[in-house]
Amino acid sequence: MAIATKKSGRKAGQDSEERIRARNEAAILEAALDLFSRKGFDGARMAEVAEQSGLPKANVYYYFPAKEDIYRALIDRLIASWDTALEELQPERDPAEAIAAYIRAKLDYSRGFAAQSKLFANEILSGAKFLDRAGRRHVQEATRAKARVIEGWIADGRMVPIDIPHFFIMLWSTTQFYADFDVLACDALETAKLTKKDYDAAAEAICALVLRGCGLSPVIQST
Amino acid sequence: MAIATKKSGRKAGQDSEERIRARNEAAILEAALDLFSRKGFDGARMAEVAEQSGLPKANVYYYFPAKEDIYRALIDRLIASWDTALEELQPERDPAEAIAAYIRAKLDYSRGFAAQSKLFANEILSGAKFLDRAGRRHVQEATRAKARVIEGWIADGRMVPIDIPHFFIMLWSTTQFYADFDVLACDALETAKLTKKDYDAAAEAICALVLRGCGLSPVIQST
DNA sequence: GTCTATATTTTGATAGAC
DNA sequence: GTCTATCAAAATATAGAC
Repeated sequence: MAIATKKSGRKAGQDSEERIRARNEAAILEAALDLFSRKGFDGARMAEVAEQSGLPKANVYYYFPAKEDIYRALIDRLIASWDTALEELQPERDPAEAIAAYIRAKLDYSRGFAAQSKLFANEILSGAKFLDRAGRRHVQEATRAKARVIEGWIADGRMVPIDIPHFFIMLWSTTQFYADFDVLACDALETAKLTKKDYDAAAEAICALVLRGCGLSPVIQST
Repeated sequence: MAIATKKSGRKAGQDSEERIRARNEAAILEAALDLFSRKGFDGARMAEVAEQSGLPKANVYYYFPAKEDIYRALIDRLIASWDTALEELQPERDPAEAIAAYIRAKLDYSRGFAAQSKLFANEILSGAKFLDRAGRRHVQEATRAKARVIEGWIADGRMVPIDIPHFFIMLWSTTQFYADFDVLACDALETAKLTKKDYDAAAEAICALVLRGCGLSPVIQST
């Protein structure tokens, strides 16, 4: 049976089969992201994914042949957004301003995409068995490129010499902490739930310490 | 049947029932720590725990009535060691020296007790459902007490004013990162496995940045 | 593409002999 | 205290009608 050229026979306004597919896949991925990020791969149940995406379980399997396929699809998406914040580190920018912008961008990601962040943390913590070589190399290359930017700033005497890989680790760990270990952050900040104010305070505190630590004076917050 | 006073009738050298119990429980907890830390609560299988501890599965259930009991026993142990490093922060010490010692103690813990660290990370990431109020309050109180030490240093003009809760978060996240997200750390440092040298470099880099960030000059490494 | 009913496998937990 | 055989409850995945 010819299934390839079916779409063109549809009227506008009516849901084409591709639109249905897109919508259902999106609903499944959204539900799965929430569940996997909160309960991990093994803890999340396919029945829950189905319920939360508003589809019968069999339909979920119609779109994704196995639980693992949903998880993989989510992991693949993560890689794309992981290094977005790195774009802030442009060689022609003022180092203090660029690093501060990077820290704020990472914290914005933590706050706005906490589920993605947790999913990523879970995957890494479990040994990164699904994050393939390609994805990890991508992260590695992106980081290496930006390490050269910082090297340049140091060579130009615009900031104190630092250990760049460990510097990146400090920034990653600190900014991700608020999303991944929000429970601990809440305890430390003596609050029930992290608010925008808490994230702003975090940005200020991290920028202050890091910039001073790099021999750069703190800049005024831009937003 | 009187089971209470059975132990005293044994000869020395022979395994008493209590020694057997102690040995088996230890074997189970050791295996469980390894498995739970790598695979999480749901990912670890009781059959694996049994195999890895060298006991038949039924014996594991003889000592621990349920999977959850093993997990709880491990979590309870964690709390005890969590705040050990905080002891380095004594008010009469030199702030730079004390903070550097704290960072090194935390990194030593990361390196020497990576499984415990990962188990803790996994538990927090999953919403801290087993870590009870008592445990969390314990951590909170210990941290609060040490926050006052730092407050004192700031009041005495011995270090620049900083946001103390966020400062603790920075130290926790950075030092734990090497144990919890070792896969990422390896990628960043372009190595296959973290060595003592890597941890020493981490200590140096973190101390340099943090101490300078606090307005304290770096101290010479003590070990 | 949708959905009910069901198959299959896994796995936490137990019975009961030694 | 030890251990084999087994249960019962999930949970992943599929069959097959619509």
